[in-house]
Amino acid sequence: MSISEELLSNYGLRNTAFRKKLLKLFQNSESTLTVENIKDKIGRKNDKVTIYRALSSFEKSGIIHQVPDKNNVSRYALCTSTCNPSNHTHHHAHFICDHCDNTLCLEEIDLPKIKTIKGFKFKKTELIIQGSCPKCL
Amino acid sequence: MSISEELLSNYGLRNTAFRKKLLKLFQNSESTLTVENIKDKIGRKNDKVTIYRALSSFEKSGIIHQVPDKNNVSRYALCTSTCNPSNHTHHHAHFICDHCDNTLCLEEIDLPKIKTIKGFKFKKTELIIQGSCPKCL
DNA sequence: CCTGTTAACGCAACTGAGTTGCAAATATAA
DNA sequence: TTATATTTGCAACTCAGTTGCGTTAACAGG
Repeated sequence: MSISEELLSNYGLRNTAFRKKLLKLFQNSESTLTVENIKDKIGRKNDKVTIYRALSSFEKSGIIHQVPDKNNVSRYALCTSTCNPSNHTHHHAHFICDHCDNTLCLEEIDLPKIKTIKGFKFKKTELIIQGSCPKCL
Repeated sequence: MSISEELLSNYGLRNTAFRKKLLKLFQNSESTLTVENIKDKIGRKNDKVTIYRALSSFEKSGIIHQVPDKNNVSRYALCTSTCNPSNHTHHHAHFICDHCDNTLCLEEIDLPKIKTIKGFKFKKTELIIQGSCPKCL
């Protein structure tokens, strides 16, 4: 049983050819993936609905996380820490390149500790940094 | 000349009835506004294209800024500091309520200073906090 | 190894945010 | 008052993402 197969069955997901391929794609990607990226790399044989549903079930399980993006398009990346359906928080920042839209997780940069404001309850923090990536600099 | 009229002409924008109304709406709003919010409050007489174009020209001028949102819908809020077309940065965090989607600027929370990572150039930072707002707590 | 159950897939049709092109209206400067 | 450039409104479009539904296939229990 491969790592991706094990990961899938650990989360109660079925080992279909498509989902194994999708998971491997994430494992081999350095930056985040959009649905378009996935279509390009996996081939156009699979319907977009299948991709969307696989992504949302991966996300619910805690295998991948949604990464913020400036263009109203969703991006996804593998969770590095051990996430699960009930605990799905990430303690790293995300970087978006202004030029090539390349978007990646910056594990090196921790999220700041925020003091709660009276009347609010803070649950999750997201730190997004925009600028130029090494390729575009 | 009212404050909103002055603001518009300062930025080289025309004092049309619609734009004055839109600007006043922002000035009287505590939280951020989506295009839907604007339609609701201004009435459905104006075309959505007009709203989108006004928003984007306000944003370019530095009158309002785009506020991140989780649902792939744009939100806008008045700039508090003196922004202009060439300098449009904000040093506050943004808060999104998980329950009612209410989204607001948290002037009390400054953005953290981030050390640049080798190979990157950082230009802009966005800090988004999710949780429960006073109304939903 | 079979078989029933349930997850996953694929297609078509839809929704909703935002955009583009163009002609008509109107604010402003000369 | 008029010329010009901005703004408006309409129609038609694009593109991401969703929903419904019938079919296929994974896998657990016998």
